[in-house]
Amino acid sequence: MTHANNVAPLFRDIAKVEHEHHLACQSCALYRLCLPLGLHSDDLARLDKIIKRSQSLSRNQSLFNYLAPFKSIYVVRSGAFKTTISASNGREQVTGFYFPGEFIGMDAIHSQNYQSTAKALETSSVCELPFERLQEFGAAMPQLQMQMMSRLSKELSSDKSLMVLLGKKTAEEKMATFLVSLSRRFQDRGFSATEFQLSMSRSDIANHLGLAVETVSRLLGRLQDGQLVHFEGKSVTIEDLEALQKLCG
Amino acid sequence: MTHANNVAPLFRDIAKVEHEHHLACQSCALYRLCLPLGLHSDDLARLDKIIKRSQSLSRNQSLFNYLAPFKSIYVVRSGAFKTTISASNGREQVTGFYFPGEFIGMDAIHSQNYQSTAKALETSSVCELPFERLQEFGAAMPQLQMQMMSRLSKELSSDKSLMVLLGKKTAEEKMATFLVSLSRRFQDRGFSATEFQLSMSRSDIANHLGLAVETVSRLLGRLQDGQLVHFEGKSVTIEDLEALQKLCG
DNA sequence: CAGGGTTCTTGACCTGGATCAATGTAAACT
DNA sequence: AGTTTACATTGATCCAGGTCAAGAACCCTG
Repeated sequence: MTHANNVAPLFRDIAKVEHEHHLACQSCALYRLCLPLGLHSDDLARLDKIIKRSQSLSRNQSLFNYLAPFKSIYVVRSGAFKTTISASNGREQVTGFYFPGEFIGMDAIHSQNYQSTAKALETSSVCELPFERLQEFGAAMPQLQMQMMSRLSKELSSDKSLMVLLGKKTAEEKMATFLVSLSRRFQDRGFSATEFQLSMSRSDIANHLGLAVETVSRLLGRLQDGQLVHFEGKSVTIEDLEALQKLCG
Repeated sequence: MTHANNVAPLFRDIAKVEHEHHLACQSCALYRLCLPLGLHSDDLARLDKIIKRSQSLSRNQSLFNYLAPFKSIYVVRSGAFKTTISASNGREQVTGFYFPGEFIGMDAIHSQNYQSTAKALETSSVCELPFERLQEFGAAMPQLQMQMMSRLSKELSSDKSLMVLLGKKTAEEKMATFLVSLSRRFQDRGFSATEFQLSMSRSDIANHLGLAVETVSRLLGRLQDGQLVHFEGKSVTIEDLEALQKLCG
């Protein structure tokens, strides 16, 4: 930005931009799910200014790579992402799928390097929150800090649930749990709980659940035969959500 | 505590108590690993005052139970803990083991209810950090907030590693990873990296790693036959840490 | 230190889901 | 249109690790 130039018309332009900017978070469809929730409007305006908005990524493009230096936390704005960690032999674990309003990269705060690789599953966009700037606000906006911790805590608790899934559940329970969790998350975002698109491949699902692709394919077939769900390529219709919930274990 | 009584000798007693209190965190053997690290000494004194210290628990006693209302985060002072979550059919997953300097209960910040049950594995003590009081300090001590986030982030990243373990590793790799991780954590705490006690039962280990007790027993036997480690009941001697690390995958 | 419980080890057997293999489908590029 | 390459389904076979069973070693507590 160039030096301010004190002629009246320019001032008004700046004011207008500021105002539109101020609205960006408030008018966002994800506001209800997002970080700024509960901030005072002047705090929100300050936060708004440091957010780098609407960076767009196409399918398979990386948002960041494993061990890259940590600079920002990202919030999914549209589309979907997966994060992966690799063990040896090129084995990879899909550690999570991320949908609009969800945060990516928080596990890098401690080590200051991203601990996973994040890839877009389809054309997607994110809001970037430069972490240093966020910290500068810390003292002035304790609610913001609290929101951040709450987010971290939420991911922690869903990771623990995933441990139960990976460690204790059968293939069928895993599959049912996955579908119910997707349904829940779509509903939270104002979409249908019973009809949605799977943006990830069968092999991503299998990997995430600790199963083989073939097993996922068979399980989906079985659930379809049992009239619990209907698949048509990537699109899913849940026909008996209650029954599916009972299968979760 | 009774009302202050302004005679000189009592004053001196109070001053002395305050001073000792001030030292409690600084003189703690775990200071280097703990939350107050990096705080200014006056901030430290304030933090010191809200910490409820040295609560003692005996073997199998619960620190908190699943779904109990969240009030405090705990730091292990001595001994060891495990946390568990239950699926249906009474199946339980041991989600973590916690040693001195490590934090328990952070996954409850979001939901305001503990998301797991924490039990002492041996006679243990904790420092209790009442979360509301901690929050009150937030604005005044941004470093403290930052430390908290860093802690949360660290647990997040170790949970992701556990996902790789549960989802992708073989029984042998799991076992090796577990032993190496214990070794590392004991070393960080100033203990021997090669000789330590397993405070948890075989069945807790098995459960945590997503294995059957019998498999753990066989694996430990096999590692012992291969001269990598030596077991004598609960005590372990790692004889070839490097080889063990190679087995982690 | 006897005895009743719990935890640990070891062996024999079994199975859920992995792996291998072959074919089907469908999007992406000539 | 046809060709390539990736993804998905289905069947046949296999095996790592689970389950069952039976002792052995280790507690506790009286």
